[in-house]
Amino acid sequence: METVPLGVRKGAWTEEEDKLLKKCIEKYGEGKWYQIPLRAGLNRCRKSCRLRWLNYLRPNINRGIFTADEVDLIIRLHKLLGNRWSLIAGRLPGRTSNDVKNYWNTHLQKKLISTREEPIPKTQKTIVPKVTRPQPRIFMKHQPLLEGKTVIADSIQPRDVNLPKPSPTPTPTNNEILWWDYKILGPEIDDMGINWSIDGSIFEEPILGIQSAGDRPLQQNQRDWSDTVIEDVDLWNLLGDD
DNA sequence: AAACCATTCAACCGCCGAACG
DNA sequence: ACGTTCGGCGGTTGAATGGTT
Repeated sequence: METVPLGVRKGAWTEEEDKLLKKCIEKYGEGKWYQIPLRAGLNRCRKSCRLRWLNYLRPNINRGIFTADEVDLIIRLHKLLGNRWSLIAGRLPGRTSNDVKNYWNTHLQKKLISTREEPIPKTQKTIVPKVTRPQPRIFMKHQPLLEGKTVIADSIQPRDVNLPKPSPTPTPTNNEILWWDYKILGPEIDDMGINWSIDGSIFEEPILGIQSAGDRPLQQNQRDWSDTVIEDVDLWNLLGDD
């Protein structure tokens, strides 16, 4: 069983703790969270360290107010994905899942309930999704993201997505996210400040299925998202209702 | 000025799946 | 097959802050 060391600090982080954590992660990198408290000399549990880093200390976090475009995107993605905050946040550059969740709970939930019978106000620039349903297709083997993965085409079964039950679905990498963003939202995601040339490789065509065959562990920041693919594919039906 | 109420959001909690021995 | 550890997730809490009376 997982145990939390006795006497670990809880509550708000001090500036000193932030410095130690930041320094440690800059030195050793993200990951190996169980080693971070020791390495950083922090009397905190690994989860607390991870959360502090991801939600507050990580560079490029956007702590500004949510723009109309972001709000619009959150609403649409929530309709699509349910309370899968990490997936939604993954499509909002600089936003954390905690931020998105908090924003939803404090701002949007009430708003949507109160306007349940009314359409979303059109005062904001509304992004109309151009829905392109994925066609059966396999990945090109040479894609860096697929190295070491076995591509299978016939093992994908439709799943019920009517219940957006939270599940620890692997989240896609930047390129994977961008690919789906492109397919879901079309070119307007450029308005969100997304840089399409992070490393220059964008998938050209949809996927039917990928399986992480366990040939090789996924690299840091490289996740198996075959589950996401399956669910997203099913979600096209929901999108079609718009 | 003080008391009360509402809102926000950082942080904790408990659970899950993957990996590993 | 089973138990343990780890990373990750969504739900929830509670302190801090702001607004109202």
